[in-house]
Amino acid sequence: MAMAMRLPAISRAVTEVASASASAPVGLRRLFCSNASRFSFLSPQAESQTPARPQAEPSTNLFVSGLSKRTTSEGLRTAFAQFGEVADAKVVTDRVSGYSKGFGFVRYATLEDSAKGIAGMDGKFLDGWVIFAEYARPREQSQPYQPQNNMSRPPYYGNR
DNA sequence: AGTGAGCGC
Repeated sequence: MAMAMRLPAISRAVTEVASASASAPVGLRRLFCSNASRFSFLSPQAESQTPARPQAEPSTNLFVSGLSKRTTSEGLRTAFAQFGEVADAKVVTDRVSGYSKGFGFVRYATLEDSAKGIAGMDGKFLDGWVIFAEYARPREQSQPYQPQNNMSRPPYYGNR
């Protein structure tokens, strides 16, 4: 039958999409795996073949990307405040130009609020751009000087 | 930059 011939093709296509999304860059994976557009019709095989994407564990702090360059910290706070108490909102900007880097961070007062913030804002439009809200990875604390463990040998500047 | 994936000083 025609359907009997088509079903495997469809299943294969879906599997290919799933594997492609698994190996694609993070930004591209979001097209398939973001909370706003997660595919729910994948077979259990396809689901199990899709490796767990690097996702930070729940936090009050959110990483928000896909922002319009015109979105400001105040606009970020206002948008996310609809879903909980925002303790801090910051659009990361270039230090010299002051230009937005297109992403930022939103810290909620509680874990419950941050979860509602993701549910409410991930995949939604803000200033004309589809934004992505996810739990922020714990920030790498800047250590003033981190010896590379090469201190046992004096530096070699050439000239023997 | 007319930048468009990313994890801040």
